[in-house]
Amino acid sequence: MARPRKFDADAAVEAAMETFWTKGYTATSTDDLINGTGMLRGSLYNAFGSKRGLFELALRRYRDKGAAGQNAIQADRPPLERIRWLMLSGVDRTVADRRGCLAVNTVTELAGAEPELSALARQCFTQLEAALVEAVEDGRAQGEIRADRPARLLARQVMSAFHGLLVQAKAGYSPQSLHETVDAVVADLRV
Amino acid sequence: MARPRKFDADAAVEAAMETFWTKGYTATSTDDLINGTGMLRGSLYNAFGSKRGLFELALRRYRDKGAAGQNAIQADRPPLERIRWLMLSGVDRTVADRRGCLAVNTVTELAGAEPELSALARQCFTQLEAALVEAVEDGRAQGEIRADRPARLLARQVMSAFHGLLVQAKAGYSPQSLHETVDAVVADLRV
DNA sequence: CAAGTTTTTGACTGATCCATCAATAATGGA
DNA sequence: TCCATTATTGATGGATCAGTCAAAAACTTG
Repeated sequence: MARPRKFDADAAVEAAMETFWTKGYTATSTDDLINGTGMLRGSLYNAFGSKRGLFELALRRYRDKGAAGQNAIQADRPPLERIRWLMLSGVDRTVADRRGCLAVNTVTELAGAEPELSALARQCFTQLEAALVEAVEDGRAQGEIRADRPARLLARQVMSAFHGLLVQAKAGYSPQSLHETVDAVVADLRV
Repeated sequence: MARPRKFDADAAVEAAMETFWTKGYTATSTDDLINGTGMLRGSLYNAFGSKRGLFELALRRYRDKGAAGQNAIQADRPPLERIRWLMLSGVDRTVADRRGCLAVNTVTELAGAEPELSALARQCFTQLEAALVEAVEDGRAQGEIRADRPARLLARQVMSAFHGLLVQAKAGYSPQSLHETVDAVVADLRV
């Protein structure tokens, strides 16, 4: 039928996601994307149309991988431990690589100029919120988590604290300080 | 002695701060700064040296104004009310203008590429944290705020929740949802 | 008024930006 | 084998980027 692609489109989107995550949307040049994906200029544009289009694919991928990651949180450990682990792992990763959360980065960078991309990033929040609501309801059923507030409200409290902690981690706060705050947030969920 | 400046340097830095706050550092062009300040290209470079230099001044100004704003929080109302008001006003402003906090935006955009600017933004956090510690200690002295945790830890909890809420606000979460979360965070401070 | 100093002015630079394009190559089906 | 279709390749494009410069202007001091 036609000449087959030499590259793996999935791998290219993944590589682009990493590049955007590291440098941010505006600061990522098409050259950066070429280096990151290993593709040539023309191929990249033939396949993805534009820098914006590729970013959109990368952000969708981040969202979908996040869903997978949040499923892993549905392990068999106690719900409070799962919530604690989610925050600790995110914080520790950010201390290590200084990249934070791609969705948070996208909202803070682009909410003003690119409402559609911001809305896509928001879907990541909605997804995380849903996973947290589920964990809170589990913990409540097990008598581990307080029942005096809607689960969704507790989930939003956790999510806002988490995202704020990622910013602190990116800003260079010490792991010790961050871990203490995580534990305090978790403690406030207890019955 | 010499030809006097036609522009007000303070006002120019202020205008640049607004522009950077609205568009972000990378996405702000020198033309944007020229339009924002009303200065001509050469004058702007003669006065401030570079885009980066002007951003640094703008960020310092943001920090120093924040200090002033946080003093206003030291009003005569009850400490819990002051903390609540701080969060509500920040959240409402962000719902209205979609700009969030310049320090948070700077950290998420530039922590990887510009550690010095990120460190400057972190000073804004340190300052806010100090104001919160003071409010928490006040509230504790008045028997309003729990005493089972270090004031600094409670302050960091509030700050992380606050910054996370600013991200949610920028992402388009409803004022109602945001206000509920603010109230829950405040409630968790009570004895 | 003249000398000395700094600012203003806007044209100019080279680099980099995102994107396009024509030519070539590689495949499957007729 | 030849055609239709799609991908690769890398040169090229105009726009915009941050930053510079020389000339003219506006002030103070002597």
